[in-house]
Amino acid sequence: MTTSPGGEPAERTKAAVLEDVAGLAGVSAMTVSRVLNAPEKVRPETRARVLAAVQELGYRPNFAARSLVTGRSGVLGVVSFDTTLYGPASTLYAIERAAREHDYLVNIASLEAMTRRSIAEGVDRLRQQSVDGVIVIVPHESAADGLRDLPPDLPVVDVGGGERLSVPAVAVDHHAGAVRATRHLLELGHETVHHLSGPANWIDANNRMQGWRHALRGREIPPPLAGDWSANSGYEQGKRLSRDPSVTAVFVANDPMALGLMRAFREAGRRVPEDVSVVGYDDVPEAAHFWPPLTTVRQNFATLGRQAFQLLLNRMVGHDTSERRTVEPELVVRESTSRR
Amino acid sequence: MTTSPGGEPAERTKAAVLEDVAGLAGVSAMTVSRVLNAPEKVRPETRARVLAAVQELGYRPNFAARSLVTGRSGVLGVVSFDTTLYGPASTLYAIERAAREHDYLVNIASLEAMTRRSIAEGVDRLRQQSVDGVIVIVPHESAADGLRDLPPDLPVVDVGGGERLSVPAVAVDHHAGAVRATRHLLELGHETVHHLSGPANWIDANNRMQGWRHALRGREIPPPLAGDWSANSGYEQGKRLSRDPSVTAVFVANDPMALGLMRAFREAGRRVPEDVSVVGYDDVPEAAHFWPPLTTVRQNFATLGRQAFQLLLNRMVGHDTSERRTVEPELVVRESTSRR
DNA sequence: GCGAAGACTGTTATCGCTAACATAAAACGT
DNA sequence: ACGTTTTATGTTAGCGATAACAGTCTTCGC
Repeated sequence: MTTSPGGEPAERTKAAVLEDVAGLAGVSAMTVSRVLNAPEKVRPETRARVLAAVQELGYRPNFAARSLVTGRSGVLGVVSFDTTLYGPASTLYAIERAAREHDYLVNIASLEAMTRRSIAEGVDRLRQQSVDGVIVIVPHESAADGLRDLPPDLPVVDVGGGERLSVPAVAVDHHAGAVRATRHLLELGHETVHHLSGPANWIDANNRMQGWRHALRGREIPPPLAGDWSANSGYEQGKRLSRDPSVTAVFVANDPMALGLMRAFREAGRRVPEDVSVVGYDDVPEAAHFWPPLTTVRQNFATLGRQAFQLLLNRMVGHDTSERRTVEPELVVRESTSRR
Repeated sequence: MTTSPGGEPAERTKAAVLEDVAGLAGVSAMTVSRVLNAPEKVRPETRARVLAAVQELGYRPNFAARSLVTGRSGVLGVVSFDTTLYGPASTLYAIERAAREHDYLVNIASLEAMTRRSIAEGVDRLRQQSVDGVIVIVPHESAADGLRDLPPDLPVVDVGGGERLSVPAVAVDHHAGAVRATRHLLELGHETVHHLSGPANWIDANNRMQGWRHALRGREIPPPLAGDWSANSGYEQGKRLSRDPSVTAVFVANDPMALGLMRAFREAGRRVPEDVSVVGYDDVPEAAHFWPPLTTVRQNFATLGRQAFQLLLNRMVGHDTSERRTVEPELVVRESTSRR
C-alpha cells in the first residue's frame, strides 16, 4: 500500500502517514505514535526500528489530526499594533524566542486601528485558527475594554496594558521611568521640565506623563505637548517649543520624537545640551549615535517578552493567576543633558 | 444533549460543535457546514435558522477538524532573521496585512543564526504546524543553499534572496539603488565615493557594493569597509574613515550605520555635508530628522511584502511559476550631500 | 398530468491521529 | 510453580469537520 511502484522509496506520491510507518516497521500505528510522544514506553529495539522507518519515509505527523484529538495546537497568538515600531517589534521578537524554546509557534495578528472592536477581531482571528493562548500587546486605553469582551476559556496575557485588567499582565513601570528622567533634569539644576508626550489614550504615554507630573510636584508644571511617536511629530512640536525661551529641559516620551525635537531646536539656534537638555525614552539602538547622543530611559523589551510568555504558559497549564509583573526601566545618561 | 442544565443558554460547559448547531436548527450537520461554506446552496429560510442557531450557541468551527479534512490550514509561515531590524519588520508587516485581506494568518519563525541548517529548521518548524506556504526573508548567501533542501511540495517564496534561486522571488534592485546613490555623489563633483558596506555574505550588502563598484567604473575604487548594519559599527568604521583626509563622499549601506558614521565625522571635526557628503540606504522613518537630514535610498517594503504574498498565493493555487519580481528603490535627496 | 431536470437536504465514509481499554509477554515474590 | 504485578504492544472508538453520493421535493415543459 505504501511502496512506490517504480523503485526509489523516497518518491512517494502522497505524504506518509502513521499507518505507513507502522507497516514498514512491522508494528501497530499506536506504537509509532508512542515512539513519537512517549519514547520511554517503547522497548529500545522497537523504538529504533520505528525511528528508522520514520526516517526512511520522511514521515511528519499531521498537525491537524493531532490537534483535533488532543485539543491543543502548540500555537500561540500575538495581537499587536504596528509591529514596525521598535517596542512592539522587540517584544514580539522576545516572545517568539521564548515560545520557540518551549516548542510553541507564534501567530501574529497586527491591528489596523486600536479600537475595542479591532482588538476583539484580532483575538478572534487567532482563535479561529485555534491558538492555545494569546498575548495582547496593545498599549492603548481601548485594550482594557477589548480584553473584557474576551471569552473566558481562552488564556490571555496582556503586555503594557492598563492597571485594572482582569488578565495576567506584564508592564514596564513607566511612571518610575518618567520620574527618573524628570528628576535627572531637575538635579541638573533646571527650574522645571517640559514634556512632549505620546498620543492621547496610549497607556504608556499617560503613565509617562503622570510620572513627569509627579516628579514636578511643588513646581510650576508647564502644559505638555503631544506627538504621535514619530520623529516628524517631534520635529513639529519641537519647532513650537523652541520659540519659548524659558524652555531649558524637555522630557520626550520616546526616542524618535526626541530626535525630531532636537533637530528643531538646533535649527532654531538652540544648542543641545548647552541651551536645552533633552531626555528621550526607549533607548533604541541608534540613540547612542544621535547628535548629541541621547540621554534616555531604557526599556528591557526582551525581559518583557519573556515574562509575558511565562505568564501565558502558567495560564495555559491551568494556574489561574491574574498576576501582574513589572519590569523596571533604567535611565541611561549620555550627552543630551547637562547642568543648567 | 446541548442544553445547559441551569438556564442561560450561553453557559455551556463544552464549546458547541456542528452537531449541536444542527440539532438546534433542526437540520443535519451537513447543512450547517454548507451554510458556513457555500451559503448560496441553502434556502434562505433554512440559512437564517442555522445562522440564528450559530449565533445563539456562539459556535465556531473547529480549525483542526476542518483542516484535517480539507488539507489546507489557511496559515502561512514567514521565516525571517531578526524581525527587529527595520527591513524585515516592515516586510513582515506588509505580508501580514496582505495575508489578512485574503483570510490567511501568519506564523513567524525567526532565526537565531543564518546558516543553511537554521533556515531548513525554521521552515521545518513551520511545516510541522502545517502551513500552506512559506515566505523566506533571509537576505543571506546561506538562504540559497537553505532553500535547496526544501521539500518540493511546499510552496515557498523568497524575499530578497540571491539571483539563482529555484523558487519565486521578490527583491529590491539594490544594484540600481547603489548606482543611483553613487552617481548622485559623482554628479555633485566628488572624485570618487567611499563605501561602508554591510556584513559579508549578506545579499543586500553584496548587491549594493557591486552597484557602487559599477557606478565607479573608470575611476579609482577605494577599498570598502564593512559594518554589521548597526549604528555602532558605522561609528567605529566612521572613526577610521575620518582620519583619511581624501574622503569627501561616502555611500553607506544602511541608515543606522550612516548615522553612526556621521557622528564619527562630526566628532573628528569634519562637517557633513560641507566637508563630506553621506548617502544612506533604507530611508528609515527617522532619516529625515538625522543631523543633517540624510540623503538615502528608499526601499518600498510595503510593496515588497505585498508582492511576496501575491507570488505565494499564485504558487499555492497551483500556478507553478518561478517568477522573479523586482522592486525599484528610489533616491531621496536631503541635506547630507552637497556639491564638492 | 407526468417524466426529467433542478434545488435542497441528508447519509455515509473518511481525514490522521491518540485516549482508553484490552491483551500478551516477561518479571517477580513466596 | 503459580498467581500477581509490571512492561510492551495492539484494538477500538472517536475528535469535528467535509466530500461524495443519495435521496426528496419542486418546478417545469409539452
